[in-house]
Amino acid sequence: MSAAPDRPQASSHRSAQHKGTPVTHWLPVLVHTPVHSQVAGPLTYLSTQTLPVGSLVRVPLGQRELLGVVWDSPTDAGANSLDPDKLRPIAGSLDGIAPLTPAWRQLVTFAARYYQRSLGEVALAALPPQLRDLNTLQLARRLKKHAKGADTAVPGSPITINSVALTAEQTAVLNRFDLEAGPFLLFGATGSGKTEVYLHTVQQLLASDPSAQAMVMVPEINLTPQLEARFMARFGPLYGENAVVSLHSGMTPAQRLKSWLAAHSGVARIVLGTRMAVFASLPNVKLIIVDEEHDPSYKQQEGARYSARDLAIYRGRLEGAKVLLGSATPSLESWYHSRPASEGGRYVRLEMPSRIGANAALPLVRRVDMNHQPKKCVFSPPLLTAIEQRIARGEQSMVFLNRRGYSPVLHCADCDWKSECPHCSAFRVFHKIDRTLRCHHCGYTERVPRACPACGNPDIAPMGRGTERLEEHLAELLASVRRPNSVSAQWPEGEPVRIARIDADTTKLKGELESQLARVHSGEIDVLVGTQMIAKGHDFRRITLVAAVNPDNALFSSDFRAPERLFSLLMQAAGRAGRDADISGQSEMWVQTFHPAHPLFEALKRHDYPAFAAEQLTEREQAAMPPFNFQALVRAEARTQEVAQGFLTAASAAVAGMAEADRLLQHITLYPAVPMSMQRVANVERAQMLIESPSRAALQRFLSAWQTVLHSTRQQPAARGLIRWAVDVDPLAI
DNA sequence: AGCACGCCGACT
DNA sequence: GTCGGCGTGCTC
Repeated sequence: MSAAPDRPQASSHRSAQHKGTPVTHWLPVLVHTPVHSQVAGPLTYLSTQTLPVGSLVRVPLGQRELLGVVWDSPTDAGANSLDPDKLRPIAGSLDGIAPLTPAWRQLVTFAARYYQRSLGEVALAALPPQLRDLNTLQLARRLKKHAKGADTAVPGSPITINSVALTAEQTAVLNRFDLEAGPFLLFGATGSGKTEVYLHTVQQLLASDPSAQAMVMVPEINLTPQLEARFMARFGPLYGENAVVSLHSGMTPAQRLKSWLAAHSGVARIVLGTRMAVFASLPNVKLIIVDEEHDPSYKQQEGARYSARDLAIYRGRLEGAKVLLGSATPSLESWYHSRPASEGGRYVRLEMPSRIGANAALPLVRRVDMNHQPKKCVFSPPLLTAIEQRIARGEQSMVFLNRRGYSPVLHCADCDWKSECPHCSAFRVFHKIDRTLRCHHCGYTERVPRACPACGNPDIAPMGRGTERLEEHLAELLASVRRPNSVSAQWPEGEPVRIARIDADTTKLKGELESQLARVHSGEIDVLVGTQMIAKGHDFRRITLVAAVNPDNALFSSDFRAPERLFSLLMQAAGRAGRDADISGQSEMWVQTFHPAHPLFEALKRHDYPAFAAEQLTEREQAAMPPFNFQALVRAEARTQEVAQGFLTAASAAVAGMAEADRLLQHITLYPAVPMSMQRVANVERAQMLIESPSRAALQRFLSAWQTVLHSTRQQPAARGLIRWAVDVDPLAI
C-alpha cells in the first residue's frame, strides 16, 4: 500500500468532471470509527457511480484503506457544509456482493442507538473480519470460487417430512406456534424435546417457503457442533450440505466469510450460531430461534454491549420473522413478558413440562443439611456413601464446584499474609499441578513461594478449595474403594476408582474437552469433577448422581441475579442425570447446603421453576429492580480511583446544564459513582455509576442526550488521566 | 480504533 | 548517538 496521500487524485477527479465525464456523487459511507472519535456518523466520499444504499465499498481513511457501507442515498455536491477539497474518492466497490438490506441497516441503526455506540462500529463489527481485511482483488477471487460451489442445493426436491413421532405436548406447542404471531417463549423441561420442536418449526418454514431462511442461536461455541450435526442430519438430505451454515468466533476467518456469504446470498437456509449471528445478513429470515435464552452469554461484554436475545426480538418484529425463545429456566425478564396477555404480557408462553421416554421421572433432589454434618467436611458422609454405591453398581457420578484451581487463596497462619495479586484487587489462585499462583483476572503468574514472602514462615497453607483440590480430596476418600467386575491380573482385588476433572484448565487445548467427554461416555470414568462447564449441554447417559458441593455463595451474593443463575445451573445439572433409559428412576441430584430450607432449594426440590420465578419477581418488584425498572451503567477506567470516579461525578454534575434537564431527569435516578466490585484489574482502577428508570424510553432519551456531555466531560481537567469509559445498557451484573 | 507525530529513558 | 515508551490528535 502506498504511504503517500492521494489528494491529487481527488482534484483530478473533479477536474475530470468539468470535462464532461460522469457526474461525481457525494456518497455517505460508514467506516469503523468508534463512538469515541469525532466522526461518529457516515463520512462523505466521492464516487462516479451512484451505488445503491447498502453497497459495500473500500475507502481511504488517513493512511489506511477500509471497508465501508454506503449508508444513505448520494447527496449533491455542496448540499452540506463539507469542504470539497477534503473529500476523497472511494477506492472501489465490492460489486460481487449484493447491497445489505434496509432491514439489516435498521437493525444496526437500532442497536447503535440503543446501546449507545457509533453506527460505524456496530455495522462494521457485524461484517465478517475477512471482508474487512481482504483487498478487492482477493475478494473477487474468493467470490468466484464461492459461486462455483454454491449451486449444489437441491431445489424442489420432494419434501418428506421426517417421521419422528411427536409427543402430545410437542404437537400442541407446534399448533399454537402456527396459529399465533409470537414472540414465543418455549418453557420446556430438560429432556422435554425442545430441539425437536425447533427442527419442526424450521422444517415447516423451509417446506412452505422456498426462499425463507431460519436462524438458530445457542449460547456457547461448544454447543454449535452437536446442533449443527442434528440440523445437518435432518436438512442436509433435503436441501443440500450448503443449506446449513454456522457462524461463531471459533471459526477461522475464511470459514466465517464463507458462511456469511452463504447466508447473505440466500444459499444458506439455516444459520446456526452464537450471539454474533444475530447481526448476520439473512435477506429472507422468517424464523429466529434463541435456545437457552436465559444464558448470560447472549450479552456481549465488550464493545457494543448488546443482548443478542433482545435484538432477536427486535429483528423478528422488524423483518416479520417469528421469534422462538426456549429454556427450561427462562430469564425472569422473558418469564415476566410471557405472563398472560390479560395482565400485559407480550410473549406467548408455550409449555412442555414433561420429560420424554422411559426416564420421564425427574431426578430426586436431596438436600444435605451441612449444619448437622461433621465440621469442615467437604463431602458429607451420606453423599460419600451415595457416590460409593454408584461405583459399586457401575454407575457414574458428577460433582461440581464453581471454582477452578487447587485453592482460591494461599495463607500464612503466622503473619496473615494472603496470596493477593499485586495488580488486581483479587487473590491469586493456587494451582498445585504446576506449583503456581495465578491471577484469574490479569493472568499474572508466579511460582509458589517456598515460604511466606512476608515473614519467612515455611508453613503457608491453602485456604478453601477448587476443583483440583476437590479431585485430590475425593481420590483420598475413595482410595480403598474398588470398581466392580475387575478381572485384571494387575488388580486382583478390583481396580481403583477412576476420577476425572473437567474445567477450563484441563480443556485449554483444542479437542481436549471432546476427548475427556469421550472417556466419560465410554464408562472409563467413575466420578467426574468439574466446574459448571460440565453442567451445560452434554448428555451423560450413565450418570445417576449429580452433586453440588457448595452452592451457598450465590444465595447471599450482592449480585441480584445470582439466585437466578444458581437455580438455572442446578436445574441444568440435575438434567444431566439419568438420561439412560436402563438405569433411570434411581438418579439423584444432591445439594449440600447450610440453608436447606431456602426457598430456592424448596423450589428446586419440586423442579418448580414457576414457583421460584414468582418468588424472585415479587422480590424484584418490591426492590424496584429489573424487569420492573430499567438500568444502565457508565463505567470508567483510570490509573487512580479518584480520576475514574471524578470523571463520572463531573459528567453527573454536568447533567444540570443540559438542555431540558428537568424533563430528561423526570423519571431518572442517577446514583453516585462507586468503585466496581472488581475494583482494580491489571493496575487499572475501575468505577461505575448506575442510572435507573421505570421507563425504558425515558432512560433512552436521557442516555442519548447525555452522550455528548460524557464526551465533553472527558476533555475537562477532572477527567485527566482517564483511560476509557463506556455505557452498558441493561447490564447483567451491577 | 489505527496510525501519525512528538518528546524523554536504556541500549544495539 | 538511536530505539521505543505511550500521551494527544486526526481521519471524509
